[in-house]
Amino acid sequence: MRGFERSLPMALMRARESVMSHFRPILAEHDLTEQQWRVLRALSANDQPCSAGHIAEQTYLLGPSLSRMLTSMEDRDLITRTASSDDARRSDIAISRAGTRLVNEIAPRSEAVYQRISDALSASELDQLYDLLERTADIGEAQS
Amino acid sequence: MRGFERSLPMALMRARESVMSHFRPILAEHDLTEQQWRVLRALSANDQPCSAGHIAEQTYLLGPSLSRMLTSMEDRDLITRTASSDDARRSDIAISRAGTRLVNEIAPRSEAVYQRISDALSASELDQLYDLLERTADIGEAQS
DNA sequence: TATTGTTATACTCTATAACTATA
DNA sequence: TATAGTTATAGAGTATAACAATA
Repeated sequence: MRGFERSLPMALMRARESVMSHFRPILAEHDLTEQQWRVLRALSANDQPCSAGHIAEQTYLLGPSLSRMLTSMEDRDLITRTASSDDARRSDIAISRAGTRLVNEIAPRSEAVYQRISDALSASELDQLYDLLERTADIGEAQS
Repeated sequence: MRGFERSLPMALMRARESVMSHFRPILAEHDLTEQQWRVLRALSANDQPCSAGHIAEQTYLLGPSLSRMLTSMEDRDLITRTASSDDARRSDIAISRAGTRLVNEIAPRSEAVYQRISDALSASELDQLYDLLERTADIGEAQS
């Protein structure tokens, strides 16, 4: 079998761990888990409020996990949930003003981490990395 | 702030999730968690028995998590633990014959997943991906 | 009858601290 | 006194199934 260094999931994990190890302390300062941050980022990227299902897809969280997280994030006033007008099963979820403030507070520290990455990888290499990662993510999308 | 598509941790996660989504069912068939598989892979890559600390480093698992996992994997006869001769605090951990058999059973299915990746990425692109991932993993290694 | 989201439940892993044995 | 590993404990996320409300 391929060596451990030639395991793509491990290589992806190592890279992610390395980046996140610089970022996790920042999140911890603000009492955010990685997963909560993913939700906040997803919501702040969307200009439109969206459904729980949509967030689950974007963030790779399961429905039940997300459901509990949304409750606690609503309690912390980081997000808002309002009944959807056209489908009463859904609720429109959006980032709150406080949530946006938190994202803006963290953003510059995040950029500092990206600065470190930019020291190691040129702009075109970073582009290339994103491209290769996207194409890896698309494997098996056509079939099944 | 950068869009969600331009988040490197998310791009890494998407790629990893995509690969693992093809692989997780195979592990589930053999009652292995992702983390247990990481330990098995690490041990099967090492020809020498090694310490728990070394495995923890290689697999990105915390000591306490690994400790419990090793106990259950020893109960399942997937690994062996023998007292180290030169340092009584350590134990030498190695993959068992049954563990090796399990790895060999899973290996061809793993290769099938790599075949899919090879359909999407050329050999040189895959090399390039590994290189970029490794350089990303090395950020901040020099300082601190 | 299918879908959206929540609740229930069991299990695994994370994370930190405290502890034991050894160096 | 420091290190390797285990145990203790609390908490968060994963995963599946069951359920409610709505479509």
